[in-house]
Amino acid sequence: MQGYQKISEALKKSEGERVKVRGWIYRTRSSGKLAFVTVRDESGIIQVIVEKGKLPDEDFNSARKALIESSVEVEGTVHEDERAPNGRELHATSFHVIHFAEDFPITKDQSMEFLLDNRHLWLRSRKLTTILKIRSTLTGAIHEFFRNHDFYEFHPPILQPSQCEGGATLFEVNYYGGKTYLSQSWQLYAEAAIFALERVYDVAPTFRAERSKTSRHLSEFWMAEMEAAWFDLKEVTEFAKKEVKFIIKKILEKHEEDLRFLGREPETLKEMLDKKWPTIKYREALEILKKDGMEVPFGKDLRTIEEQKLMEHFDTPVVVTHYPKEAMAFYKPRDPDHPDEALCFDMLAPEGYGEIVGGSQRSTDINELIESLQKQGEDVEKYEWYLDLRRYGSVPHSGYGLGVERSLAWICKLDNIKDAIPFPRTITRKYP
RNA sequence: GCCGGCGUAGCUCAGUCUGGUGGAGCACUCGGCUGUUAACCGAGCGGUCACCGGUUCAAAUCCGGUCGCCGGCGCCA
Repeated sequence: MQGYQKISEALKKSEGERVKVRGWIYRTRSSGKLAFVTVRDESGIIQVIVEKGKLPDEDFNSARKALIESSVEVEGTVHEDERAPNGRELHATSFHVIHFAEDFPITKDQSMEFLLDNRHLWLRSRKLTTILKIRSTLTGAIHEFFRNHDFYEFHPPILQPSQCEGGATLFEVNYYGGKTYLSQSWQLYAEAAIFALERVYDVAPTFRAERSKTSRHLSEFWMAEMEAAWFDLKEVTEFAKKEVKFIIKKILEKHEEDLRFLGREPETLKEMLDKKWPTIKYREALEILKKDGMEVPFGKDLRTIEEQKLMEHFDTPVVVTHYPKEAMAFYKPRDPDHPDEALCFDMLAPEGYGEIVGGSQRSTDINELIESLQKQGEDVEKYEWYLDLRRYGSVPHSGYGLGVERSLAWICKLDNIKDAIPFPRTITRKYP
C-alpha cells in the first residue's frame, strides 16, 4: 500500500479501496460502539467511521476521546453511503492520534473580536483557508500577468526616508538613532528603475498609519504596483483593466466552488469579463452625481458615499480619470489641455467595494514637481535624488498600484477587508 | 480626529429600563445510546458582571471617569 493521500483524492476512490489519510479532526460524535469523526486536511473533509471491533480497542478509545483539532492518521476502506456528507466515507481499520488537542477555544458561537484574538487558530477555518487559497492564486496571477508582458520584478526599499503620498501618515522607525519610515508606496523608487528596466512591477507590503477605522482599511496591506516607461494615461488605464480581468479569469479557472462557498456567484464575475469596462472623466462623474442630487464642487476628491452612489450606475469596475490637480499628490501631472485636471486615474470596483487601483501618468516637468512639493510643505532637498530622474534622459511614463486585499475582498465578496489578509494590522490591532 | 455600538462563565448571549441570594445554550468532564450530520438523553464543572471611584441599608443594574474592541465618517489601496 502506498503512502498518504489527500482527502480530496481519497474521496474519489471507488468502493472498497484502501486508503491512508492524515489531518485534523473537524467534528466528532460518538455513541457507545460507533464514532463518527470528520477529518480535514488542506484539500477537503471526509467522514471516518470508527466501529468497535473493526479495529484495535486502543484505536477505538482514542477516536472517542480525541477532541476537535487533534491531529490524526487514519487507514481504512472507502465506502459509498448516502448518509455521509460527501456521499462517501472511510471505514477505519486503524486510527492513530498524533496529538490530542486541548479544548479548542473556537466553537460555533463566534464574535469578530474573539476570532481576531484567535486568528492563529481561526486560519484553519474553511472560510479563511478558502480565502487564503484564492489570495495565493491572485498574487500568482499578478506575477504571471506582468511577466507575460515583459515586466521585471523590482524590489524597492521598505525603509524610506520620505513620504510619497500627500496626506497619508507614515510609520516612523528608529534607524540607528535617526528616523526613517516604512514604505507607503514603492513608486518613487520604481520611477528610478524604469530608466534601467523600462517595465517593472512588484507585489509588496505597504504601510499607512491613517487613523481609519472601517471595513476597507488596513495599516499593513499588500500592493501590486507597476511602472512603465513610455506609457501614457490611456495606455496605463487599459493595462490596469487588462490586469484585473486576467486576475479574475485565473481565479475563476481554479476556484468556482470556493467562490460559491464564500457567497460569491462565479457567474457575476464571468459576466464582467465579457463586458467593456468604462472609463469616465471625473467631471463626467460629477454630472452623474448631480443628476442623483449629489452636488460635489470641482476640486474635491470623491468621498466614499459619492463613489458608492456613482457605482450604482455600473455593474463592472469603472476607471475614473482626470481628478482635480490641486487635490492630487505632487507627482501627478497637469493635463496640458485642461490645466485644472491631473493625468491620473482610480479604478472603482462595483458593489460598494470602492477604489481598488490608483495610478497616473508621472509629471516630467521638474519645475511643476518642485512647485507642488513646496505647496505641500515638503522639504524639496529630500527629493533631490528623485528630481535627478528628470535631469538625465527623462521620458514620459506611468504607473499604478492595485490593492491586493481590496481586490480580493471584492472578488470573494467579503464583508470585511480583515479577512483578506492572514494577520490583519489595524489602528487597534497588532496581536497575534 | 469626529460620531455611534458593545464589554456578564472558555464561547454566544439574557438579566440593566423599574437596585434585593448572578441565569440559559454551547464547549468541557462523567454516565447512556450501533448511522451521527455544528446528534440526542441525564448529571456535573464553570463568575474580579471590563476597570476605578461615587450614591445607597443594599449596585451587573443608578451616577462620574478610565480602558478595550467593533462599525461609520474624513483620508486612502
